[in-house]
Amino acid sequence: MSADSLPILAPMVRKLAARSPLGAEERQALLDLPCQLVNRKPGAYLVREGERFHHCIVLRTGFVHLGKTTSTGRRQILSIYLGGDIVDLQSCVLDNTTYAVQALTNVQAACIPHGALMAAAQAHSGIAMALWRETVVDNSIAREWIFNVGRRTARQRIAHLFCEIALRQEIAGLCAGPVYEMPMTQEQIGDATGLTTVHVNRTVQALRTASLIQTAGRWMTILDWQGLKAEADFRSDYLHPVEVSATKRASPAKRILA
Amino acid sequence: MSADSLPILAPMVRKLAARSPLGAEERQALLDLPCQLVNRKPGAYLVREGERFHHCIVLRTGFVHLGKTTSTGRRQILSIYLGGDIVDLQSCVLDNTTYAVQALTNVQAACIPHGALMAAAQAHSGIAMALWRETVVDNSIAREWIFNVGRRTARQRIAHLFCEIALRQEIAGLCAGPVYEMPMTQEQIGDATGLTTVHVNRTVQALRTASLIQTAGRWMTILDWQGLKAEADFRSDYLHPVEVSATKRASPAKRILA
DNA sequence: CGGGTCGTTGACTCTCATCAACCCTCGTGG
DNA sequence: CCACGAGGGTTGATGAGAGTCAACGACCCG
Repeated sequence: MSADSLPILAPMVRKLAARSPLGAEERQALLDLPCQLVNRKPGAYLVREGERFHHCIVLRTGFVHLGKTTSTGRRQILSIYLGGDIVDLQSCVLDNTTYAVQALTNVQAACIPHGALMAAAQAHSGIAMALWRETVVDNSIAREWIFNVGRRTARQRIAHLFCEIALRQEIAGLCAGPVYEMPMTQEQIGDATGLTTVHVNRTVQALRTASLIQTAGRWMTILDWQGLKAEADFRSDYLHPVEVSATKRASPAKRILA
Repeated sequence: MSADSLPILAPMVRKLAARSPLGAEERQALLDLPCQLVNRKPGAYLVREGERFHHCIVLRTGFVHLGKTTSTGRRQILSIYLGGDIVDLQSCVLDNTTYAVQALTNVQAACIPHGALMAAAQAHSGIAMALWRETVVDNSIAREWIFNVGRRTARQRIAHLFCEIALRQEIAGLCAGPVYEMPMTQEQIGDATGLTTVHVNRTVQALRTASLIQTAGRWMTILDWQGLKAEADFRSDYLHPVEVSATKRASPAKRILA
């Protein structure tokens, strides 16, 4: 299989390079980072809240989320990551973890020791800048989530989440057609949007009857992208989108969402 | 006045150095950064949404917030900053601004050209790490805010905001006694917590009658820190708190909140 | 003295939470 | 092959928390 012949960290390097200029030497340094593959099943923890974990997690396949729980047991999902993303970048520079990382789907991830990554960042300023830049994009997404749960209706929040997940998959070159993987249960959608399962259910039904989306198991079709975007007040600029697949595909990427 | 004899950027350097190891040379490089002082009145913009701004903003005195507005005009405050904080660090590494920076109070700030700051970061890996680390702390705070608006009641949200503002002032060494500056109007508190002015008003009253806080104009006294913390489910670890004033004060800092 | 900003209050509405079932599908084991 | 249980989705009834609208009061400043 061609995927196996590629270096493990190639997708990560491609993603970083899409946003940041990296010299050949810097790319190689990243590809040469030591790492260890791990597999997780849905629901399994990669990092627990408060745990000290001395590795960065680079996702190869699947989806994970980052979440936190109140003392009374209410859960909030703070962000989600998909293939190629660096999940736990913050742990490199701060030692105490204030949230948990959990698999949403079956997941394969590479764990890079902090020391190795930090050494690479110290040796190559281009790498340091690239990692910093990823952190800033993460930040931008987190802020949009504040906005989402703070000032939008249930319908808008859910529509917005769907837009984000679809567009991020498309940008990362992870989906072929107009069908997107929706890796979350309705309960998890509620945890991400600050709503209850019941209300998520009714709202998703409303989006379906409005012919905006169509769902089949974990797969979702966006029937009316412009309509969904309009409902959600979705503006993609906060994702600071850059086509990752451009370096991979011979032909220009066929984007469906715009 | 002794404040004027200090280099303009000294508070920023002290704040960075509290969390990150910085050599003497690196500190000096930061202090030597070119900058330009600006003053703003409450409500004035420092950066507008979508504007390209080629300077980082380092706050000297006063409070600012970072905010965003829906197409229908609903505002959400995404984070607030106080004296010594670097406000617009993200703009160094990403060119398009997705939110506005506005003064909450009278503000004095120093603007550092991106180029100069980036050059310092490239030349000194310690500076690059320190800036990255600040971005990560920012990120951690943003995630706590998602949690706050997503999963807490009005009373908890507001109590949590009060805890954060008080503790951040105390950590930065900005307040002398048990009285804290509360730089936001009730409308702005609503914008930060995803609530309406009216509801904020009633909730603040409830906190007052519960003898948790006391307010007088822009000044707030926390009467029962443990009680307020408990109400808010406030855990300070997300701020990654480090005493800034320790390097400044001869005697150990007198912390009131813990 | 007027005008603006900010805080306060009351009455009413509506979104969303809560509680409690029930259904369907799928994987597992007897 | 069927029984069983678990997870996820669906439904209905009810209620609470927060929004909306509208007005008024307190205070500051020119």
